[in-house]
Amino acid sequence: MQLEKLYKPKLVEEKWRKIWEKYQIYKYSENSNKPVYSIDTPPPYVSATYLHAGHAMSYIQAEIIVRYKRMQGYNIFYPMGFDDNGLPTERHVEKKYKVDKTKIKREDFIKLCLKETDEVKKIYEKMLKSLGISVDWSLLYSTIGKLAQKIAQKSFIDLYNKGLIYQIEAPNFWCVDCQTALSQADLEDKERIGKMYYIKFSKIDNQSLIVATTRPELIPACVALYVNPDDKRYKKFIGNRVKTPIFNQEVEIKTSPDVEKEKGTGLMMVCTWGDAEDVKKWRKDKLDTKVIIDKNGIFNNLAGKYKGLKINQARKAIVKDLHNLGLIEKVEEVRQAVNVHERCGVPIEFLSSPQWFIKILDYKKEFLKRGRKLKWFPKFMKVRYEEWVNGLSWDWCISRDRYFGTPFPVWRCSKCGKVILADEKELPVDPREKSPKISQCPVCGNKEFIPETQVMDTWMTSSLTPLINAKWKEKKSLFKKIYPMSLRVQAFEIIRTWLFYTIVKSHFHTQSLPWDAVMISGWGLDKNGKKMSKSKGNFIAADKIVDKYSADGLRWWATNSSLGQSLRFSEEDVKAGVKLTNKLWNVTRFVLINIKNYKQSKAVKITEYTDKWIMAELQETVKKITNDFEHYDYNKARISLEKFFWLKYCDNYLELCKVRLNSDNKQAKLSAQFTLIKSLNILLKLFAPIIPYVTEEIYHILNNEKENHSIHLTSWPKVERQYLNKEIIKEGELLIKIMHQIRSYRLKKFNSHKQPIKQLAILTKTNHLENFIDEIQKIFKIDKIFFNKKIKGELFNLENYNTKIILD
RNA sequence: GGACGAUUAGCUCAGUUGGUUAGAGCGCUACAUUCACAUUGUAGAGGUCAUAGGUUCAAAUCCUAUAUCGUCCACCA
Repeated sequence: MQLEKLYKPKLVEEKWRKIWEKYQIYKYSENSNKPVYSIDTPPPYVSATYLHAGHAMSYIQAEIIVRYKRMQGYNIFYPMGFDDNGLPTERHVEKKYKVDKTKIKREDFIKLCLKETDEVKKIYEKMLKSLGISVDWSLLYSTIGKLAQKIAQKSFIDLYNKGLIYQIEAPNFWCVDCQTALSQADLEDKERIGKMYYIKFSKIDNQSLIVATTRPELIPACVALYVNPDDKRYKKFIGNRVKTPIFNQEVEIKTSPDVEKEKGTGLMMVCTWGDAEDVKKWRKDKLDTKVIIDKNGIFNNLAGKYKGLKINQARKAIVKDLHNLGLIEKVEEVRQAVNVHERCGVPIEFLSSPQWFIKILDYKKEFLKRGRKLKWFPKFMKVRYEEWVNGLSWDWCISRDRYFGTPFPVWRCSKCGKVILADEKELPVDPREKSPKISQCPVCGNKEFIPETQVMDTWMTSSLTPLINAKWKEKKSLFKKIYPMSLRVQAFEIIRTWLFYTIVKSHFHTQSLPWDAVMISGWGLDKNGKKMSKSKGNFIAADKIVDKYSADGLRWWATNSSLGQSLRFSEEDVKAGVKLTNKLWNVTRFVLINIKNYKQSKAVKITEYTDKWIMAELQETVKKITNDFEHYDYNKARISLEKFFWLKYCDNYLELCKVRLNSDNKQAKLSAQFTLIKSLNILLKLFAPIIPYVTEEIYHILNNEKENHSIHLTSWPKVERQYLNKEIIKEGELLIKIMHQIRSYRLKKFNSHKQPIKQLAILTKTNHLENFIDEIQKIFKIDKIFFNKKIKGELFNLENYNTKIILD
């Protein structure tokens, strides 16, 4: 077969994408006896709509391991999902179609969400496929899909029955922009320059006290002032009553050791509820409740003349009035970190509303224990998990006041408030559209029920991906085979959410870990080391890179750093990957040209020393790379492979080989041909997990394989002990060193690559070097070679090898 | 303020339990095109391993500080 000089990745990759799909080579086989290896992959948010090189890096790093496992003989269960559920999707649709969820019919809004997610899914699937991600697309799930909803509702019912879920009306994190309650994990810090206002409060006896606050708009919600009990300045005022400015409401001066004397004036204003600290004091000291902000972030009746204003407007208005009254002593600029909602960036408020919670605070110890049992790759990522668990201070709020999510399978009796759960058989259920199966309340006999209208937090569903994949309580045979899953793959920023919540769920539902091991990737960054983002314009679209270069090239780049480390995008490194594929291509051309009349037969054996050498090196490489992949270390594997391929195989072995391929010595030639075919086949397999397209193409050409036989379904090379030989490897190293020295000498002395060498003397104790001499002599056109005999010429000391050579 | 990671050649990154002269790719310089490959080959230049101390016969590697970058958490009056 004739190959063109240039490898054409575009055509080849497109071709194999189609063939792989046609024969479904990545399909999980239900009836196989092979051990199962199952992977829990991140379901992308459809709101993202694009895959950038950073995402691609994360997917690829894990996928390489999956390909390796497949070749190791595992029955791979590799599903893909989409997180098309909940708040992120709603916000995305609201923005894209400029709709207001309060002004559009609920059904119409949901339809819009579904339409959008369907479109985005197609884009995603295409992008992931083009990267060569070997997912079994028949295992696709979606978090808004029926199965996921059903399992999420089952999860709720199971937890409720176990007493792990409660509903309570209490102050919670609230986003006034998204108009929903949030959980601790939804928050993010944002630094900003704020203003600290020093405001005069007056005591009953008209003496004034200065209170420092960054939120003067909360004065109408002020319910107490606090000082540190040891603060000498204020000791005498403890228990006194003070009037708030403008509103003239009386509040008491109370004490708390949490108040820092140095902050502000040492006098702290406590409101309903400015921050978590306020909530804490409100609970502990049973303070009054003066809620002035409603769900939209608009001031209500209690705010008096500021009623109807938004938070920012109210702040301006109050500050202006305070100024006019001469009640502001001074204003300072301060850097402050504000808790904002990570999806919209709007500062969170505390608002009281009935919300559902899962008890997690009582189980921190158990979660830590589970964390310690999990195999972490890389290890240091475990610390991030433990930090998060230790720092938890709120139970998990799982209800959201939104539309597009899994409904709670819950009604309440309109009279006595008894909670009525849906029957497991009728799941998934939307209580707004159906009545409960029972016709009257088991407690009071009332016949009217109120459906729960909130929906679940999106993590409530995505925390169940292992159970959704395993069809928990739906398909026992499957569950038994794939659960707990073998591997979770994700990036580090969602340890506190996805990883943590998944452990929570599995702990409660199945009393086990959800997976055996977790692989955590770093971030792919732009060339300046910044996180890629579309809005900042440093967004490198993965499909564009695949289009410009190749998927194999991009995959090669993704192996450039070790697991868990961040990696800057470098177009040059993608090019290096393309270069590698081309080199592999040309090696194949070389092999094909030189095996033209070769016929495979059992009689052919490796008899020549150079062939034995490269086989020994190759076997060592197989050993090393197998070990690296077993430790999820694609980066080390790639480095070993690259070194062997370029430095030993191409630069030296193939050159040495040429001499015999052109010679009349039949056996010497046969040995080389046999070695070439064998070694190239092994090499292809070693490269296959990293660069699946080019290896597939070459494997087929080289072996004349049928279309439906994929290299990715062949077995991983085993170490063949008969070829292992440490001594010969050592001699090979020396050989390379000698050849290098000759080339260097020749170029320096004659400024030419072609100048023949008159004489070479090798002074060494190494025994078998003369086995290589024939080839060296021909390559360098050396007249005479001497062993352990001094000649006239230039001497070079090869120190590490206890060898000297003399060149003339 | 606490935690984790990073800091190695012009750039992107490796560097196993401390062990000769610290590596690769890209880029750069010189030479080479009848050769499987110019998406090439050969040779070469290029590093005080962030800084300062310490442990050791021996430190990029271990310890203690410091600096810078990234991330997470805490603080939020």
